[in-house]
Amino acid sequence: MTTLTADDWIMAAAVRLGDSGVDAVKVEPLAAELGVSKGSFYWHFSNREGLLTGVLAKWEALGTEAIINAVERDAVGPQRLHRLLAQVFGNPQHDGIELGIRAWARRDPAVRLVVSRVDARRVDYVAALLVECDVPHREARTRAEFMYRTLIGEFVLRSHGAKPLPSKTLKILGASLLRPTEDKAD
Amino acid sequence: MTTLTADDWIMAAAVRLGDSGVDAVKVEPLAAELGVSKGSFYWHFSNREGLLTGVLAKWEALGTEAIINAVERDAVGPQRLHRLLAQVFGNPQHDGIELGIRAWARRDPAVRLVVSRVDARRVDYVAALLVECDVPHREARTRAEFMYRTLIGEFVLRSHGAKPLPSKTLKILGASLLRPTEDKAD
DNA sequence: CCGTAGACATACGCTTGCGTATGGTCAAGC
DNA sequence: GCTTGACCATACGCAAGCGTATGTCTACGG
Repeated sequence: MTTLTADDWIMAAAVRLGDSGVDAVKVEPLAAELGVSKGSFYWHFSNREGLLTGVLAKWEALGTEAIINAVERDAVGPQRLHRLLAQVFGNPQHDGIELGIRAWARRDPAVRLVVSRVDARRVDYVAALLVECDVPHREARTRAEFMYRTLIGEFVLRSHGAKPLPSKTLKILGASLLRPTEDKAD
Repeated sequence: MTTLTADDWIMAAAVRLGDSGVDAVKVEPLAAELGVSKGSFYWHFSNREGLLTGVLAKWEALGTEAIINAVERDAVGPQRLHRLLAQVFGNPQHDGIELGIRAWARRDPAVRLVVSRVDARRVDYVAALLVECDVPHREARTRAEFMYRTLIGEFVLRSHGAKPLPSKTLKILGASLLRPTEDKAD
């Protein structure tokens, strides 16, 4: 601990990214925060872009699979969906990084590519969960896309200080996602 | 057109805010884009913050009421909800400013206050539309909050290049929002 | 002991951007 | 035709940040 690692820089950068956006991830302020000089930074990274790339890579690697694995481990069948909903809607822990990266993606095609990959992975997983519960493929996809948008919207509003969707509403959401298919009468 | 107005600066700034975030709203680049020098800027505004305040004020004033008025004018009864959904989900025109301001709000309490006001106004309106269609008050609120999150999520994903929710899905969403209340059996 | 590499500090040049000060232009209006 | 005020240009000082160059310290391995 007496000496920093690249990962220390990445995590500190992730916090700033989440709190104030990519442009706020600056080498010298970060160094000051970590109690070192920027000479240290340029030993661990070739430049600022290298740091940002590291943040993005770490987010992609750890942000999604961890939750999926936890859900797969802790529940089975329809309970997996409710577990997932409780998990992702439940703790506002990582909203910042999530939103910071998405704001970043809007102006950097390379980032957008990664974000799209992550989104696809997540929606695919939710759809697979629904299919497991006998929701037809196309319908499962539609509902997953739908649920994912609600989740992202919840991230955003929560980050503005809006009060989170109550767990009662989450249960209704889960039930609605799993409901048997019916005809779509007007 | 031979001479600029404060509004010209505000609109140019709004575009930059939408495309690249608040930190990208810089006086000198803006002046270059508008083909003038920054001497011009500091005549119209006292400083950079004044410009940003103008952008925010304009967004609050024009972003919401315009759509509500259009809906009130062009439709009645349950059709108003569908009209609103088609309107807000339909054109990705102003996603940029919307998201730019929300990213900004996450680090500026004053901005957050305005955004919260706007959010409340919008959700209130949707809830009122639902109540008009005989949805009970509490339920209407829940559904409105829910729908609004879906909308914000759609903004975000659409800004990443995801393909928009198809209009068929929007119709289902509308119907689902207006559906008669039932018991919430597990 | 001594060299070597890892982890940092210091000091520099450079650019970008803010704000200010001051000067110029041009069209009313008396 | 001379002032006045709207609108803009030019020219400064200043600070923040990036990247680089180079120096320093410390812990080993031999």
